[in-house]
Amino acid sequence: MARIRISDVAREAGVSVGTASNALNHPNKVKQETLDQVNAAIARLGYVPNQAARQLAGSESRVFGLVLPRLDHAFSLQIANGAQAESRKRGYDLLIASAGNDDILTNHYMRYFLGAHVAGVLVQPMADTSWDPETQEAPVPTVYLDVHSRAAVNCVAADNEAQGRLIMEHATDRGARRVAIIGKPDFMQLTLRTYGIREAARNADAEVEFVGLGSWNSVKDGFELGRELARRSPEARPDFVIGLTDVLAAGAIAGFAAAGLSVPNDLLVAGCDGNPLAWGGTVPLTTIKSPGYEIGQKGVQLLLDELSQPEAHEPRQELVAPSLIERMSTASTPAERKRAEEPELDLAEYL
Amino acid sequence: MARIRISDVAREAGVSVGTASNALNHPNKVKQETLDQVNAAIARLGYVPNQAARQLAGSESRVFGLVLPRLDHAFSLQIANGAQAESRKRGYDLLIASAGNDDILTNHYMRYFLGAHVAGVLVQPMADTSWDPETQEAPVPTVYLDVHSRAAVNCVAADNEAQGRLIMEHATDRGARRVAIIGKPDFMQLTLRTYGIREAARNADAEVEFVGLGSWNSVKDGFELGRELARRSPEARPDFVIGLTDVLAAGAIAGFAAAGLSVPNDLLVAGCDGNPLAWGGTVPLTTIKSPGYEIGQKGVQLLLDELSQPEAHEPRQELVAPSLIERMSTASTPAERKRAEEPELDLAEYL
DNA sequence: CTGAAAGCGCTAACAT
DNA sequence: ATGTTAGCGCTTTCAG
Repeated sequence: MARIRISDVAREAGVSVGTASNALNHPNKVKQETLDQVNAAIARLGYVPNQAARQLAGSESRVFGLVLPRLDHAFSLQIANGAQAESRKRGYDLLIASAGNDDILTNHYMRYFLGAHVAGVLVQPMADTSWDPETQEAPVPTVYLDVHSRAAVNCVAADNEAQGRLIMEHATDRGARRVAIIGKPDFMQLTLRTYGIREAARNADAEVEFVGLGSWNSVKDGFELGRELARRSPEARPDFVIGLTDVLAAGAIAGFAAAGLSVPNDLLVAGCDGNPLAWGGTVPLTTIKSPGYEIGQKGVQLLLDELSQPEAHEPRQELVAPSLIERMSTASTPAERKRAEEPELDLAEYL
Repeated sequence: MARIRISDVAREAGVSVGTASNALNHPNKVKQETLDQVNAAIARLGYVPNQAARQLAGSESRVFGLVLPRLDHAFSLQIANGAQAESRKRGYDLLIASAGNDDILTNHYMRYFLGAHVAGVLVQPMADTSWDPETQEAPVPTVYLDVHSRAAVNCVAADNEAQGRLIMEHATDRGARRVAIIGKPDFMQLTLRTYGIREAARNADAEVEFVGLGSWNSVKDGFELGRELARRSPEARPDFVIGLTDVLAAGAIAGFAAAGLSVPNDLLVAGCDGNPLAWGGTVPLTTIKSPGYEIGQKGVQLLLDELSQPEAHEPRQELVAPSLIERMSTASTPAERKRAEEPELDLAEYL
């Protein structure tokens, strides 16, 4: 447990601390021979630099911090993977904190990162909160992810309106006559999706109906909503159901099944947020691939931009476009069903 | 971007730095009135303590570091969630690093954490590497996760042998006569699973066969193996297939489907590592729930134990027991199939 | 190319 | 209960 300091390394290598430090941080400023000696000493002693001291002494840090609301939603994982890949590519490390779906913890970790002098911070604030970006100017570059804010902060978000639009257009393509949207748009992302759906609906001649504005958006809620819709007479029943989240859609499919209705034979169902973790049911779900990976990447890029041109530009608000994933739950003809049965070999792509 | 220091806070509050520091770290040692003044000053100035300085000055850190090989395997996420929950419960923060499936990066992040003076480090080393725990004594408590090591280090792992045993027993329960194990046991965890399978097979009167020791364990490999098995005559074909990973099993189901064989009607298939991300196929997969969450929890507990009784005890090797999850892919009778169709409302539990 | 010395911001003794 | 001060380990001037 005894700590080895750079002075130990210096002594072992027969040089001064200054030189040892240079060997570590500016190898080109040190004679090759000296460098070798220092490295040998480091290896022999098992020296690990004290990051706190190093940073306190003023070297700028090469670490980004990422605060995620939870680790059990695929979207957040995609963000993490994108941010990690991009950070590494640019020579930065990434440290991730999971806030356990807690507003206070989100803030806590953000402040921790700020205090830890990371080079920049990425935050995906919680979805169901009215997030108030700190009015205080943050001491390091900060980018908010998956946030639609008019405030003067950097943010990168999925184009939720496009998600809604795409899925509604898909419904139209599939010949939907009566579309039901299930879920409660109780936060910005979901509201935007409904806007997109409404917009696309104007260009279609299908009836659109919003149902089940329950209090939560859980699998169970989807299940209940599905069962409820299944009780209607065939004429009153929708022929296409869109879940505002994949979780709801997956629940609805189970609810229909419990009531004796089969997807996609009796009606079609789609989600719209590309959450592979919702695919636990028997029917692979058509959904919108939300561009989490790209959001993570772009977030890091914004950080890097700010780093390279401090104070040089205005806060930026970026939107990233989603794309449709057609799967079995909306296969409306035998041919489509056949195609949908082909194995999907790139599951991991969606994560 | 201007940095506010504790001395600024002290001046603003009309006290000395020492008092300001106490207000922050030992509030009980400060008069309530002074405390309020200091807090007001902090809020007014937007002060964020410099973690590096704080730590360098000797306060022990309340942060654990967790190094994961990747973020796209459910097992790792379970570990992260378990570790996060347990850490918070004990008043610690958790920082997570993802090593992008790279040995060197794993090491890099470990060293970073050690250098950053976290209170303890948890590592899940990469699966397909012969991990050599540092011979150097780590400067902080360290626990290896999902590792079966005889070395003198702390580790917590899933009981992979039990995973194999359970799934083989399940095969027997389902009346399997010819069992095929697919996948290449090219690292410890998988080897242990085959041991468990073999052991359980001795008490059964089923034939057991290992096939397709391909070079990878991808969905695609599973698919190919499934198609290959499907080509056999009905008598030579296994009636129960166990994938050494869920990913392989999911691939195999798709392969059977492509060859015209339906699971569970024509044969049964199971995985054995409880990876919900592999459940993207049309048939919910019977598998073993691997106790990732508990492993994360227990890892943190070991860390805390070491922290509370430094040097007091021997390294510990803990095994955590798994459990069976029966789903549609091994439902062998109509009644079972009916039951398996009931919706699973607690997907999140597996993550 | 190398060595000596001045802090970085904070905490914890210690002194008051 | 509050103020004063000596470092924590490192990087980085600045001389040699």
